[in-house]
Amino acid sequence: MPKRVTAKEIAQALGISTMTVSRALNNRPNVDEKTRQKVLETARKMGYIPNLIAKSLVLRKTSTIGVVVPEITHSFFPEVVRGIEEVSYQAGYHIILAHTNENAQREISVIHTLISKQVDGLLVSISQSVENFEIYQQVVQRGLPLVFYDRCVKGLGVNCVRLDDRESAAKITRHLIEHGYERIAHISGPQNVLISEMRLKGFKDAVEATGIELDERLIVPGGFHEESGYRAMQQLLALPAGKRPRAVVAVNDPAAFGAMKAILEAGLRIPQDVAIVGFSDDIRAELMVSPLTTIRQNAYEIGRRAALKLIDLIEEKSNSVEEIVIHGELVVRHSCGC
Amino acid sequence: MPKRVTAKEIAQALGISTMTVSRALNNRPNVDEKTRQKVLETARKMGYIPNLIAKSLVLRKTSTIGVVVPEITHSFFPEVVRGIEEVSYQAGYHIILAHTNENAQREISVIHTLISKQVDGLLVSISQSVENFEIYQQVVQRGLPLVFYDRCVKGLGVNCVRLDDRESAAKITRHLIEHGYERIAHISGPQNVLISEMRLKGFKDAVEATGIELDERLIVPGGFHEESGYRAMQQLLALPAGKRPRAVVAVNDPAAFGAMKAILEAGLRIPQDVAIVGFSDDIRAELMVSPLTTIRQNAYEIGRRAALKLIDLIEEKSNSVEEIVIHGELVVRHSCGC
DNA sequence: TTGTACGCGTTATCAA
DNA sequence: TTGATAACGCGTACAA
Repeated sequence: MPKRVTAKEIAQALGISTMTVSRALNNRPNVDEKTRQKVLETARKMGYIPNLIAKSLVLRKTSTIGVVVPEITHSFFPEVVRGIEEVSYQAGYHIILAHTNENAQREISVIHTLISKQVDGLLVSISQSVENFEIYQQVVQRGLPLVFYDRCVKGLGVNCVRLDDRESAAKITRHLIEHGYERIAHISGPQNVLISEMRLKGFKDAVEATGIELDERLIVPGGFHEESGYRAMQQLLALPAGKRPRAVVAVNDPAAFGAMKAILEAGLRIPQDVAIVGFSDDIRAELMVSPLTTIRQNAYEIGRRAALKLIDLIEEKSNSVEEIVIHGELVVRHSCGC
Repeated sequence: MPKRVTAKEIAQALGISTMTVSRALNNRPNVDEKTRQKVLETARKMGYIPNLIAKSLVLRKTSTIGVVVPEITHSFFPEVVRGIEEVSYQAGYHIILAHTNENAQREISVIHTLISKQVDGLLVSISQSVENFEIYQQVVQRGLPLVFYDRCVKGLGVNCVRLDDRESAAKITRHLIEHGYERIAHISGPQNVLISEMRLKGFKDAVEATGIELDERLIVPGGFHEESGYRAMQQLLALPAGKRPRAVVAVNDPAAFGAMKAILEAGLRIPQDVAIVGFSDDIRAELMVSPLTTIRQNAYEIGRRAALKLIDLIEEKSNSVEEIVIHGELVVRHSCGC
């Protein structure tokens, strides 16, 4: 049980009132300069560290932001957190990090805890399994500032910072089209996940814009992982010779890795026989035998923008509801043959 | 400014005292079951969420752990944080994450803040640039529980959970020796960083144990990154034919990647001409043309153990000063030719 | 079983 | 410029 030095003790040591000590410590104007110096010096000597808990209680402000992260193992969210941290630190806010492990129940639990801890605002990326958004309605009703990042919930009138999945998918697909590829396939992600849906839509946008009829057989349900990409590609390669795709847009990089494996195992070359592109610029993308063309997502920027918006809400510099979109960057490497 | 429902308001609504409400809410025995039910129900109806700030102030306990992380971009620390999170959550503690960005001054600043926020304990991995440990002496003097993880400070009598760099380096070197390699080189890391030093020592331990004279020319200063590994390997390959190494122990995986590039560019084969091993099991290690043999470090376990120890200290279930060592695991792949 | 008084450490407010 | 008092929301200690 650590012993703490309080402002009161400093006051007693100097024979002055607690308020004067408080004022001196907080650089308030209405304190005699000599008194201030004495206070600061003895505070230092006594090893005084202010109790922000007590301060928060009276000010009704903790200068703390609750950050809810569904998953922390891969590189995306840590990078987002770095962006959040950077902005928050500059603005004098601290972060309480809560990890939900993609668990809907735990998500509710941690949000309750964060509210209990009186955070000034909430930055949330929802778990994949969440289907009940009541908790967020409650948060909104309470007037607690809230910004979703990356994984947003529509229709709640809540701020949101996200990637332009649809536009980026269209962009990378167009890139293939512009380089002359005609039969282009898409290995899609889980059907019920928003980003899969958006990337699929973007793919369709680009293909349909060419006026060419979309061949539904070239859209294969895959998943976010290597195995599913591998299987999906096998399925595509099993099509009759003339119907096979000349290029493939994978829903993300791991799926593309799996697909590449299937292509190579079939004795085909990348990109000479089948060109392929991914999505998300996985750290391994550059190291593949045929370095992968992909979309780079600026996770750091998502964190930065989300934190900036939240702090604006907290400090009432803004009360508009925005949807901030961070654009993906096309990274052209060898695998697309462009 | 969110409006909050307080225990007092519940009391007024029911015409009872705040204490009865408090008792009911905290499942204390001495409250009538009917009263308890009424309280719980109206609390729910009114959307009551307890104010942990006020609770912390009176209990002098926040159930919060401060976690100081020097760097959050790469996979190691997020994985540690996951381990910390898991244990803390189970034990009813929350985490405040503070990122120092390898900056000594910021490290002092965030520790002050965490103390101000009255965390019950501190989990710290020091920044590379830190040379003054006064702040940690202060923490110890205050009686605030502290555990270092991964990057420890010796001589302060502080608990520490770390990897067995020296032993692991010796282990992987011995593995090469046992498979018949004789001229084994080491690409070392920055001279002033503890883990570089430990790995170099481990390398020497293993080589010297064979009774063979250590050839100092086979120890080349490199660094933690690809470029430095590349340059160091070029230097090794420039040795007169008979003096060239037959196998190489790199200080970490990225350095090994650079070295591999240099080996292949020289027209040599891995492992037939030069065998190579790394350290840390980078996510890319498995994907190399010649998959890299390396040491896998269990970052999650470091986090888990550090949090367990800290919580024991906080709850006074332990007051011993320990040095907990997490052993690295040898991952044998193709690059060592074993 | 329930209620009252007080304190946790700090700041706002108003008076001196 | 300084100080006394009250308050933030809750729990402990004791009384009823």
